[in-house]
Amino acid sequence: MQAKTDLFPPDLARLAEVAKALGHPARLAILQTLAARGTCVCGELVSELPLAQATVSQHLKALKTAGLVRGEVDGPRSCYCVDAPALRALSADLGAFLDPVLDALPAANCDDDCC
Amino acid sequence: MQAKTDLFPPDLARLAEVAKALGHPARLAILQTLAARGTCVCGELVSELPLAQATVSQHLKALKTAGLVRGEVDGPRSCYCVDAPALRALSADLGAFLDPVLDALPAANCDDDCC
DNA sequence: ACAACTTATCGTATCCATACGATGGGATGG
DNA sequence: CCATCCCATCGTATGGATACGATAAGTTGT
Repeated sequence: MQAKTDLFPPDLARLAEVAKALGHPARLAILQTLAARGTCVCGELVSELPLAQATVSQHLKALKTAGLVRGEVDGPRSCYCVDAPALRALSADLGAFLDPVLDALPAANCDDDCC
Repeated sequence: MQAKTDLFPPDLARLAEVAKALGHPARLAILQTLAARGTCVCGELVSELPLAQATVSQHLKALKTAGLVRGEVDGPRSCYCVDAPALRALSADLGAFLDPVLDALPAANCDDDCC
């Protein structure tokens, strides 16, 4: 009784998927740190965040599954970075969703009462 | 053992909260429909969506809690509309989050291997 | 080989999210 | 009033998310 996301248009489903990946402050913080440093070893993220190592690893996996970060093994460490094209695509997709919505608003206003 | 969102900066927590609200295709579809029509009665949304009435009501509540839509009772119906200022703020906040991240990327590139 | 270190994954506990049928309460119209 | 309609909420079921400790699996330096 779950996951009716296939009953919706695929673009909405995809956007929702990415939005969900952004839906936790830890994952936003990870993205910020990765962007600031360009590249980051897992342990650095763990020391930046108020979370246990296992939890950080889980959040990284979520971001990787959503396609927002990429990771590779560098000797004994794991090295992560933002997937720049994906993040640009995200920005574009959000714009494509929000802009028509915002454009429609001034015309169909409801500022004090809707009906 | 949950909800460590208070261990993060409030702006990240807030943005994550809104992103979470966008993290379901039904809620994205609701926002689109509301924006297109300007105003919408609950029943209209129910017939647009492949979901039961109770479920739609729940999604509307989530959007209202996140501050993205507003609703008022109009006689026997419930009338919803997008909260335009909130959506504009969301757009701005997303930009404030993504733009620095995207700006940092070209310099700190990792396009084929990170390390 | 071995000790030390780093990280992913497993196991587990708890809470949140999603979904629906059923119920209830308010409003309208006869 | 009373039947009807509309919707929020309750109850409930199930699956996902979040968190952590413990463990395993890989590397590196000795």
